[in-house]
Formats: sequence, structure tokens, C-alpha cells
Amino acid sequence: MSHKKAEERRERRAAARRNQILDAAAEVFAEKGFARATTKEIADRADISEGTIYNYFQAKEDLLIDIVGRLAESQSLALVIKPDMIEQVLAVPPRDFLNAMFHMRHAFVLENNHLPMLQAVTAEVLVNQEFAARYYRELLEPAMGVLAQHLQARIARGEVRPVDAPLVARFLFAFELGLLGFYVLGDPLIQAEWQSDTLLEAMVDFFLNGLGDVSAGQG
Amino acid sequence: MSHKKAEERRERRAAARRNQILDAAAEVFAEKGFARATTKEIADRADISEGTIYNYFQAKEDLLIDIVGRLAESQSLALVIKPDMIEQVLAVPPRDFLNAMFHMRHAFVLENNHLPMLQAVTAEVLVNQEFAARYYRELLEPAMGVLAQHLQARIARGEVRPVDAPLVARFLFAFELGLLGFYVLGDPLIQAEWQSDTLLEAMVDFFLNGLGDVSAGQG
Amino acid sequence: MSHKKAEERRERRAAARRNQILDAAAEVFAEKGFARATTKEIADRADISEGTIYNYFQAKEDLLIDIVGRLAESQSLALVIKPDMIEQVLAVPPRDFLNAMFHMRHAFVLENNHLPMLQAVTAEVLVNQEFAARYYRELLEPAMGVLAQHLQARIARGEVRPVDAPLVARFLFAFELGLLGFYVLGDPLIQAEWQSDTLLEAMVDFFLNGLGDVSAGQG
Amino acid sequence: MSHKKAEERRERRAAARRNQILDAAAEVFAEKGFARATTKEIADRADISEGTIYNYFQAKEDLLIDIVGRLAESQSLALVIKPDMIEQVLAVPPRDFLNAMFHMRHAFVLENNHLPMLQAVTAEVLVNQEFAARYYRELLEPAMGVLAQHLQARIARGEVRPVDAPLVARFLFAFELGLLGFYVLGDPLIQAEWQSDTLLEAMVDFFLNGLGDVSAGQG
DNA sequence: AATGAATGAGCGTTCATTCAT
DNA sequence: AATGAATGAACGCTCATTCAT
Repeated sequence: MSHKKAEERRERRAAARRNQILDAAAEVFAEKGFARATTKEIADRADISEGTIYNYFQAKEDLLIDIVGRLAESQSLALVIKPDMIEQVLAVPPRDFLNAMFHMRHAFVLENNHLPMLQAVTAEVLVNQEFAARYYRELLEPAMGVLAQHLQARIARGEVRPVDAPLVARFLFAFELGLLGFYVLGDPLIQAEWQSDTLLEAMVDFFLNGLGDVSAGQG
Repeated sequence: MSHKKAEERRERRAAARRNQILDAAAEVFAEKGFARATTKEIADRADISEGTIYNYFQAKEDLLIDIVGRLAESQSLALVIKPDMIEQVLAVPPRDFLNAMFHMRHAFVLENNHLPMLQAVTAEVLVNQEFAARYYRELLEPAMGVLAQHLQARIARGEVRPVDAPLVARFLFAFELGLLGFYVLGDPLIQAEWQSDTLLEAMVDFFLNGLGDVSAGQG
Repeated sequence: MSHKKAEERRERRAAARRNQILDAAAEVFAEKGFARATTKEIADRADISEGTIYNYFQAKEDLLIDIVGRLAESQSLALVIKPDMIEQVLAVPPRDFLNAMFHMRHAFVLENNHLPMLQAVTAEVLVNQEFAARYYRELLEPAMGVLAQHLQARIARGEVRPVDAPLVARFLFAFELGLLGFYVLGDPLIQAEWQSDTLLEAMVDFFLNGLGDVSAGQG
Repeated sequence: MSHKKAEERRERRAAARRNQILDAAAEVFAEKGFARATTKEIADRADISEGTIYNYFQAKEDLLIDIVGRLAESQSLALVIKPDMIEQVLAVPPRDFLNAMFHMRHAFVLENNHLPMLQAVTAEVLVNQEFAARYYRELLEPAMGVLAQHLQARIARGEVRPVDAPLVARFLFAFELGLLGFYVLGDPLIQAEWQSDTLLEAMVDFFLNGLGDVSAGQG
């Protein structure tokens, strides 16, 4: 039916506009922060007029909310270990699993305009309680939960030491969050090596062996 | 001389006023973010009038700059391993050294109104290049440099594995930065345990041993 | 001719659309006032798109102008004493004439969506000189003129005291205008009784006898 | 005490500013209507900057609310028959009482910038339910109540016919409201005579005698 | 003839900064 | 040194109007 097709095309166009606006918003938010970003600059960046933003979003704040939503969706597609794949993933040795995970997360950051989105959202989250809750609930908690379960399974299989899985999952995410902070702060070493095997292997090595507890044998 | 004394007293009072204003500013910045914080609220919080702020600072932005300065100064007093103490510090076993360092850094966060200052500065740093540079140069780089050197010395003494010291120093600071992020985000586990021995020891353990490389023996 | 018929049908449809839009506009203007009413809400209320309004009217303001026009036309059909009926109307006793007039005017307000139209126009008229002139010229003056003439004829016939006819005609219309104001303001007494015989008779009685000049006999 | 005096002077200045702004606002509201009036024009008219308005009022709407308040206060000072004066007022013959009342009300309109205030408020009231309620409660009801009581007392004394006092009080106020409408609409007769004895006496005469019920004697 | 996405001027409001007191 | 009233630029947002479809 032509009516149906026309509707579909309209919806596709609307979705494209929304994404166009969100991409522009994420960039400006990342550069200036949410509060200092102006709807005018977002509109200019997206090559539309200010009024058009409000045909697609109710308020400036909704842009940030929807950016979180897009990140969450994107992450869930990319990072969650699907229930029906558990066995296959557990078959991968810990070293390779860690490497793959770090690799995937570092690649995720640079894909699809994710960096400005993460930067924009992270900065706002530090000074906006409502956002903090949403960010924690939608982005951190689900991914951390999956990792903690996975870790627990590895422990049960005797592949890693019997550490406190939820705590170590937080360590891992905190570590990644901090490393992303270093990237955004412009640390030359982290920026240059962000996707390099050198960095990923150093991380894997560090997570598996730590500094090497020489005292352990001595104590 | 009484003239000199009067001058000194005046300067002491001025410094007290500055600190009073900076404390108020740090709180408001932490709660709302720099851009959303208003000079009116800062003035109210500091129990002075808006005009008075401008007798002590040229612009709102200077408040944040001076907060970074105060943090840097405070950190340099508290955290830098003084050159004339190197030998004594190296005498401490790695495990105790790490424990002391984590303990000191976590205590630092909660002391002297440092948390709001760190929160305010960290949020702004993510979206303000000028600030990012200042923060990196004044707060991160010096402390990281000292730690990297220290680590190198430990490696030379055979106390820790021959890791890439500058990189691992970054790992350590990234980890701490990310953990602070979790604290500010309101992660219940991290917040509850922030200064507990349990958390500090888990961290030390993790840094010394990692997950335990079971595959190492297998490879 | 089928061409002519098609044209007529088109015109009838166009007139229906115009009325559909004007009815919707009058409602929204009455509820929110002209300036606060949006073309979007008018379009929604009329079940058409915003663009369609502009196929029938040049601008939002024209909606109000045409509402005045419709009211004037409607009033002239209903209220003006036709020249060829003068004799018949004068044959009606004053009391019955007043009663009929009040009855007709009060019914007029509640008929055919007139109330929102009157409300919308009256509110705008108070703050818009151009409109005030149009309203006065098209709605008040003609009706007042007819009433004044009629009154004069009654005076000539000795049926009413020799009052200043144009002034008393104004009194009568001012009174009705004010009463409509009370209705719109939500005065419970006036609203409840708007079309009741009680109110109409009290009005007639008041217009014929006033408060009763007790002093007249004393003076 | 000089502190107290300074405070008093400050308050006097603030009150003057508020009045200066309200006067300007009333004028602009009367000319354009509340919604079309801009804060910029009010500020220009009051010879201050737009920002200053917001040092004295929370929002544009509060200007109108406070105008109603000023009118109510002003009216209560001018028009309410004080309880301890009832006897004196009742001693005045009905004709003189009506004349004085009409005189006072017509003078009130032209005094102290009341006309633009009444015009502004009346126009808004017709299209704003919240305002209608406030206007009715604060401006109409109290004055109408006093008049109805007074009328009842006159009836009890046999000075006026036994009319329905609350209803006739409404008639009187509706009449005045409508007459004010005619004034604002620019009716040349009403405008020219607004304060003239001719008009006032015609009104008094009309209220006392109506059109003269010739039929009464006939019936 | 009807649509509704796009426009951009203009609105009410905020707030860092100034300055007379 | 301290005040707080005044400022006005700049913001987020609305909405009458246009026009390609």
C-alpha cells in the first residue's frame, strides 16, 4: 500500500533527522559541556534551524537523555554476553577473553561518534544527580552485572583466583572509566596507544598478574 | 612595627575570605556544575554579597582556577614523596607502600572539603580543554611522575615485576580516578567501603596479584 | 450545467471549511485569548492541518476579523427591527417589547457558538484599537441606532418618559454588555438565571421602574 | 538609629520602583493586552532595563496580579462604606447617594492611572479563568456585597421598592462595567460625558425611575 | 486541496559583572 | 571593605507562516 510506504519513509526521515541532531548535540556537549552548549550551535552544527530541534525533541535536556539511550542501546548490542553464548565465551581462555573485552571496549569508544557522546554524558553525570542515576542504571549496572557473573563462573571453573567478583567487576569498569578520562584529558601515552596491542596486552598482563607479589613468597 | 602587623592581619583576613569563598564555590560547583552554579548561590553559601566575590576574584572562572591551585598545593603537601625521604619509603615493603598510598589518597578525598573540589574540577575538565591541560599539568603529571620513578626504583630492587613503569603509573591513577567516579556516581559498594580496610586490601591484592594467571603455568 | 454545479459544490465546501475553522478558532480564542491561542490548537480543534488554515485565511488575525463579521451578520439577521415591521413592533406594549428584546439577546448569546465568539471578540476589543473600532461600528452602533429610533418613537407615542433616547439606548447596551461580562466571569447568579424568566422580568421591571423614586413625591 | 533609617529608605525606594514598573506595565497591558505586551516595552516605558523588572517581580504574570492587588486596595479605600459610617450614609437620600456613588466611581476610573489598570485587568479576565476568579473575588464581590446590604437597608426603611437586592446590586455593577466598556471602546457620547453632571444625573434618573412604567397605571 | 516539516524572529527570563553608596 | 540594585547580552523555547510534496 502506498499509504503505508509513505508513512514508513516519513518515519525513516524523522529517525535520520533525530540522529543528525543527536550527533551534532553530542559533539557540542563534548566540547563545551551540556550547560554551555547552546541550541543555536547545535542547530548550526546539524545544519538546521533552532526551531527544527524542537520538532523532534521537547527540550534541550532530552537531547542528553536520548544520547544516553543511544549509548545504552549501542552498548547492549556490542557488549552484553548473550545468554545463549555463555558456554562458547567460557571456552575462551581468560587471557583471550580479557584481551577481546578490552579490544571491544576501546574500539566501541572510537566508533559511531561514541566518544563525544561518552564525554558529554560523563561530564554531566558528575554534576547532575538525576543523570547520574540514569547513567549508572542504564550504562554501568547492566554491563557490570554481566561481567561479575562471568567472573564468578570463571572462579567456579578454577580459572581465576577466588576474588570478590562484584568488587573486581567494579575495579575493571572503574579502570576503564579512568582510562577514558586520561584519553579525554589528552594524556599523550594513552591517546597514542588507545587501540594498540601494546596497551591492550599491558592491561591484560596487569589484570592477570598485577605487579607480581614478591612478598607473597617471602611472607 | 604596628604597621607591619596591621598589614599582616589584613592579609590573613583576606586569605580567610578567599578560602571562605572558594569553599562555597567548590560546593556549589560540585552540586550543579560550574556553568549552572550562580554567583548568587555562591555568595549566599559563603554568607557574603555577590559584589564581595569580585573584590577577591576577577571572574567566576577564576574561582575554579584557584580551586585547582588549592588542590594541587594540598596534594603536593600530602602525597608527593619528598626527595629526602626516598630511602625511608623504599624501605617499606611494596604491599605496605600500596596500602599506605591508597589509604592516603582515599583519606585525602574526604578531608578538607576536597571531594566537592575534585568533583567540580573533574566535571569541568572533561568539557574544557584549557582546564584539562591545567588539571593534567598541575594535578596528575607531577604525582604520576613521582610514582613512576618510585615504581622504577622498586623494579630495580627486584621487588616488582619489570613492568612499564610510566604506563603502570597511569593505570594506577586511572584506576583511582575511575573509582572516584564510581564514588561520585553513588555506587553503593564503593561509597560504603571508600575508607574501609576491606576495599583497600582488595585493591592492594588486586594490584599485586591480578586475577591470578592460571594460564601462565599452562602456557 | 455540470460545470456550474461543480463550482457551486466547491464553493459550498469551501464555505463549510471556513466555518469549521472559524468555530474552532472562536473556541480557542475564548478559552485562551487571541494572542495565546496557537494556530496549531485551532487546527487540531478543527481536525485539519495548520497549513490548511492558510488556504482559507491570510493570517491568524483574519480569523478574528471574520468572526466579528459572522457575529454582525448573525445579529443583523436576528436582532435588527426590520424597517417594514416597525408598525407591528410598535404595536407591542413596552413591557412585552423589552421582555422580547432581552429574551432574544440572551438566547442569541447561547445559540450557534455565539458565546465563545462574543467572548473572544470582546476580550480582544478592549486592548486593540483597530478591533474596537470595527466592533463598535459593525456590532454596537447599528443595533444601538435602531433601538434609539425605536425608543424615540415610543416617546413620541407617550409610552415612555421623554428620556434622552440615544443615551438610554447606550445604557441598555452597556447593561447587556456588563451582564455578559458577569456571565463570562462566572458569576453564579447571572449564569444560573441567564435565560430564566425571573431574570428577564427583573430586568424589565428594573428598566421600567428603576428603584422607585420615593423622593419624587417628597420633593 | 541610622541602620533602621537606611533600611526604611531602601524600602521606600523599592516600593517606588515597584510602582513605577506597575504603572508602566498597566499602560502597556491596556494598549496591547497582557500577552502581546513585552517585558522590553514595559522596561522602556518605565525607563529601566528588562533585568530590573525581575529584581522586583518573579514573572511577567505577577505584574498583572499585583495590578489587581493595587486596584483592590485602592477601591477598598475609596468605595467601601465603612461599618461605622452606615448611619451617616443612610441619612443621605437615595438620589444623592446614587449620585455620589456614580460620581465616586467615575472619578476613581480616571484617578491614579486606574483606567489602564482596569482596562488591562478586564481584558485579561475575559480569557483567563484563574484571573477571572481573582478579579471577581477581590474586586467585584466585596463591593457588590456592601452595595447589596446597603440596598437592603434602604428597602427596609421603605426608601426603595422591595427589589431583589443582590440581583439589583449586580445590575448596577454590570451597568458600570458595561459603561466602562463603552468608554474604552471609544463611544464618543460616553467618553465626552464620563464625569459630567448630565451623565450622572441621567444615570441616577434612570436607576430611580426607569423608563416610566406607563403600562402600570393602565394594567 | 491538504499536509506538516522547516523556518527564524522574537519572546520571557537568567545571571555575571559593575558601581554608586 | 562590603553591599546589592542595575544592567543587558545571551539563553531556551514558541509559533505564525511558508512551501515542497
